[in-house]
Amino acid sequence: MPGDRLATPYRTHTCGALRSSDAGSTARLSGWVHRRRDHGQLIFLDLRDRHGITQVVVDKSDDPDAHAVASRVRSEFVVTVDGEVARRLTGTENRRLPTGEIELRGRAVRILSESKTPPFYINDPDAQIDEALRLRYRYLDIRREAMSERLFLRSRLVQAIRKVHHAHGFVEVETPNLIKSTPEGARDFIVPSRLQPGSVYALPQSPQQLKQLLMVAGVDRYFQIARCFRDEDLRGDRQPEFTQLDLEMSFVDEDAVMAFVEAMVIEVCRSTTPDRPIAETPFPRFTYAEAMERFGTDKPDLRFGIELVDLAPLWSEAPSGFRVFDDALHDGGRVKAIVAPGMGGISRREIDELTERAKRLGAKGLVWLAVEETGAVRSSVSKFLGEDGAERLVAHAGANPGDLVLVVADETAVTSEVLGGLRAELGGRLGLADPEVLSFCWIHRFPMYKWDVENERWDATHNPFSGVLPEDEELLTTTAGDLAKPAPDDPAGRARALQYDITLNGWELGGGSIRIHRRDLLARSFALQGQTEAGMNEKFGALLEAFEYGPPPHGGIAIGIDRWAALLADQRNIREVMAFPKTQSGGDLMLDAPSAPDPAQFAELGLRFVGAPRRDPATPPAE
RNA sequence: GGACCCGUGGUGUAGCGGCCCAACAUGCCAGCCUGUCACGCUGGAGAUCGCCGGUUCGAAUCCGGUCGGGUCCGCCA
Repeated sequence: MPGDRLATPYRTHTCGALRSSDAGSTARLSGWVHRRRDHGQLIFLDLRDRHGITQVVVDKSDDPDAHAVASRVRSEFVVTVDGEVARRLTGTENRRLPTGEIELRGRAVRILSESKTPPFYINDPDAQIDEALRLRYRYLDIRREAMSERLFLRSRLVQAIRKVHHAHGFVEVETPNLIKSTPEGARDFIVPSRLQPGSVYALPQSPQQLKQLLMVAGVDRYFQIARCFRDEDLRGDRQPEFTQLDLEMSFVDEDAVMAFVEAMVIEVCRSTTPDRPIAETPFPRFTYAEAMERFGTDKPDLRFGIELVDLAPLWSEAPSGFRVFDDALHDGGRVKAIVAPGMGGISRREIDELTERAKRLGAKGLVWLAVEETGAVRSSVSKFLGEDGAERLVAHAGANPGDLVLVVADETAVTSEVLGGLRAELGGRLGLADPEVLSFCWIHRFPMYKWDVENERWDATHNPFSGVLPEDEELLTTTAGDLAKPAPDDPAGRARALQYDITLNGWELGGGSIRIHRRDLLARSFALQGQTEAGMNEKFGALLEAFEYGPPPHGGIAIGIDRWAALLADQRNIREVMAFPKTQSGGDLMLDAPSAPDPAQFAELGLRFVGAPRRDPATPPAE
């Protein structure tokens, strides 16, 4: 591009550009002083910018003035150095630097800006720094190579996403951030309107309705890198504002969306992190029911085996003799097991830890059977099952000598969730998952609804506009025959949605669905969820009205960019791939947000706090 | 809303009732040093142990509260 000049009055090259082939030429570099090594008559400066590090050497006998300036320079000063690119003396090359064969012999050093001593080390890649400190001085944190590399990776990710979508006929459309509150489950952030006092905008939890309106508008294929806002409690993988790859396609069925997304995801991963192998293509697909049955979760990490084994067949003829098992089966629950390879030598303390973990996941207890190297079974329940019973159980579970079998007996859902949680825990603890591999899978055919015990009604498990499997359409009804009288055993509870989630290494990466575009089905689905006609119009008026003007069949997906980037960067925390994330209490430690409002702003909006006033603004950030 | 963990010179840690007006490493400052690249050597400065209160003859250390950070549960179509 003609206007893109790297060479400016400040530099002829970046700090990562010079090589031995440049030896003999002159160059001007600008950057931060990464490190200074003062040898008296001779001073070395490692000059750093985001492209790399180049060693500058300033020799007093070459230029006393330059040497005097170099003596004054400190870490993180910004300097410009003019000099001659010289091949380093034989034996003093630095193989760890791409620029390590040369150095810049400094003839003129100018200080562009000085720096206080930074609050933590910029130049130590292994430094363990308190995260609160990193967040308060994020601009320094991002100077660190590990952090900036993650941001560059994220930039490449987003660039690859855009490239693939544009190549496949998608139109990138921006949707507004000041919209109407749309009840999608999470709490809204609201923004008071000055022009219409007493009214508020809501920040979008996702562009869901807007992208469906774009389908009605005939855009056909839409995508957006969209900022989304949800006012819920934070987690390592959840921030109040986050970024989604949001896309929607017209005239598609489930397979068409999944096929495109899968191809797109593979291409984007290969281009962003070419060295990371993708486990299995096409991505394995599981129905929700199968995933819960085999892995105890709807986001299984498939980088390792360990599946849930149903133990019920062992006792089809006669009861097990252990009350906990027999009662669970008698009450319609399940008794299932997982095998932890090589954990047969587990200690009492570790068993207690696992039991504690199981209880936190909802189990009443945890049964364990350790298989000794000799094949003998050591267990807490041998006395109930008998030696023979215990050995049959262990054999049925597929355990080998040296393994540990963990058994949970409870209601179906609890059994799955507990063993699913333990499976994930063991995978991490035993290091079963290859950290390099990217292992995707699809989960689809989720239940349309889950029973809302509190409100005695059916609740959409995902998007309220998600479609239903054609063969399950007739299930969208109640036993009473009246949609206004839902009950927990209604046929609707068995209806499966045209809903699909994509999972990467045990994280839910994204989810989407084929939408309901038929008014009659939509009305039935909403009625089951306890929505009146008037209520529907209040909440979804624009979309419902649009659906009266020829909506095309359509569907799409939303994929979490923060999570995707975190997984590609091998991070367990999305804050590590966000430039300026918030703390668990929703604060920005650098900007000191949120903060007390300006009274004048409040007056203009006709607002005042009626609860306890916020404390005075916190102590100012950096001195 | 709940459970748990953490808070000690700039940074990371040690100390966990008196031996501590607090130790170590690194950083910082000064001096010396012409081939280093985590340069080296010598010397120096730097902390009322997050904050408030209590127990005790005595608290960095024990207790309560509070603030800040984190992990998890609830919550998050």
